[in-house]
Amino acid sequence: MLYNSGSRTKEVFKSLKPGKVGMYVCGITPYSDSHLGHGRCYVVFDTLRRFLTYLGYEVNYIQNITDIDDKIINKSLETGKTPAEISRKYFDLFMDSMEKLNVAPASNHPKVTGNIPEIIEFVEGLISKEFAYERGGSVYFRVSSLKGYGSLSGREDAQEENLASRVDLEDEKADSRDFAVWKKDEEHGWDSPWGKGRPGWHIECSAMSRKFLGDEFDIHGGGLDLIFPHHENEVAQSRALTGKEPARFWVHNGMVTLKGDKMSKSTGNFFLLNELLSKIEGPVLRFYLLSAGYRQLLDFTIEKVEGVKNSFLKLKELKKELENSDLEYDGEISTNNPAILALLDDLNTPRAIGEIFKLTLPVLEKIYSGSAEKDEMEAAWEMLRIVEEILGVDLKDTGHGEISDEDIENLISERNAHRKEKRFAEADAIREKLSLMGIIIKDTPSGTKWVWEKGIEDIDE
RNA sequence: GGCGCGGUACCCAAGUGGCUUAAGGGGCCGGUCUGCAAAACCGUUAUUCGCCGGUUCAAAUCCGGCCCGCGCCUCCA
Repeated sequence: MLYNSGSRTKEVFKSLKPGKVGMYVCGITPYSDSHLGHGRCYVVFDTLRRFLTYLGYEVNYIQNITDIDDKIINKSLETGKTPAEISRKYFDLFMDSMEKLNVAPASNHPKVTGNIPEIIEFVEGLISKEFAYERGGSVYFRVSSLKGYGSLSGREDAQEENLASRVDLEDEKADSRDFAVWKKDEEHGWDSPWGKGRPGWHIECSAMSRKFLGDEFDIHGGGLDLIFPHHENEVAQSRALTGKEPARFWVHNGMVTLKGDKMSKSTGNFFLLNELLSKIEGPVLRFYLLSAGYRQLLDFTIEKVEGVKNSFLKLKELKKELENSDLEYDGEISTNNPAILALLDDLNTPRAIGEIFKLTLPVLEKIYSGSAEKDEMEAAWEMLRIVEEILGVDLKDTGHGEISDEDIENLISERNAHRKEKRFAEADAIREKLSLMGIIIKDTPSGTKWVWEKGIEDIDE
C-alpha cells in the first residue's frame, strides 16, 4: 500500500511493467547549500527505492538537476562565476551530504542544460496542439485549454486567482493562471524557434521524465510544497502533449520545520545539511529522519536527535555482539517480518522501527546475561539487516579518531591495575581521559568493555 | 478568504470500530550492582487519546460543531 497524493488515499502499489518501477523525483536547484529539508526528501525516496528493490523490483530512479534558473543566474551575477560552475559546486556539496546520509545516487541525474532539444520539442508539441502560445519571445501554457487542470492540488474551480500578487510582471499572459514553458532570455538562453530563451520551471520535469521513463511511469515524488504549482503544471503539460497521465502514484514527503516554521532558504529558517553532518553522524541523522512518518511534519530539535542517537547506539552494539558471537547468519529477510509488514503499509518507518526495537532490544539484554538462544539471535540479526539494507542506516563501527585500539586496551588494563590496588584517583583519571576522546568505559561481569561514541557538538541556532 | 494536513504521556511516535484496561524509543525518578561512575538489570511514568455533543452492544478510531498548530495558494524538498 502506498499513499497516492493524486487520489488522497492509500492504494495497492502495482507497477506498470512487472518487476520494474520507474520513479522520478524532483531534484534540487543547486544555487546554494542544501538544508535538512532536502535531506529528508532524498532519504525518504532512497528508502522507498531500497524497499522496492527488496521487494524484487528493478528501480529506474531519475532525479533531475535544475541547473539553470533565475536563482542560479542571480548568483552568477553576484559572484562572477558561470551558472555551470555554480550548479556544479552546489551539486557536488549536495552529493557529499547524500553520501554521508547513505543515499545512493539515482540511476541518472539528468540536467536541464543537457536536455534542451527535448524541451524545445516538447514546447513545440504543446504549441502545435494549441495548448500553448507565444508572446514576445516567451511561450505560455494556456491553462483554460486543458480540462481537469488543478485536480492534483484540489483547485479545479480556481479561476483567475490572486490577481493582485501574480499579475505584476507577466502581463503578457492571457490568463493569470497561465505559466511560462519557455522564457525569453537573450543572455543565458538557447536558440529556439521563438528566439533566445530558456526553459520554464516546470517543463524540464515533463520533458525529462518522458525521455527517461516514458509517457507513463510508476512513481513521481517530491516535497509536499511542490504539489502546486510545480507538479500541477507538470501534469498539465504532460497530459496536454501525450493525452496520458504521466505518473500513477504521486508521493510527497512532509516538510521539516524548525521552531514550528518550515525550513526554508528564503526565510533564513534552516540548518544546513553539511554543517549538521559535520556534527552528527550520518546514520544517526538518517535514522532520525526516518523516525517520523514520511508524510508527517517533522519539527527538528537537537534533543530529538540525541534521543535517536541513544537508541541507535544500542542497535550498533547489538550488531557488534552478534558479529562477535559464533553465530553465522545468512538468512533472507522474511516478508512476514513485522517490520516489513509495517513498511508495506505506506512505508511506515516509525512503526517498523518500533517493531525492530521490540524484537532486538530484549535479545541484547539476553546476550548481556548470556541467555540468548540461537533463533532469537538470528531473528535479531534479520532485523538489523532491515535497518542497514532497507532503512539504509549503517551500523558499522566507524572508527574512533586518533587513538588506536591497542592504546585504548593498554590504558584500560592500566586503569584496572590501579583499581586493583585501590588507587582510584589514578584509575578515574584514565577513565576521564578516555571519555574526553569519546571512549566510554563499561565494567561488565565479563571484563571491561568500551565503545566509541561520537557526541553531538553544540549546534547554535 | 480558498485548498490540504495534523493535535495520543515530560519528549518523539505507532495504533484509525472490539485482538489495546493505548506499541516502541528517548528522558525522568526510585532500587539492585559498583570503590565511585558508566553500562546492565528490576520497577515507576496516559483509567486516557485537543474540547463538546452524537451514532454504536462497543470509539483514540465513525459523524457534527468548536478550539489550536502547520503547509500550499509567490521561489521552495
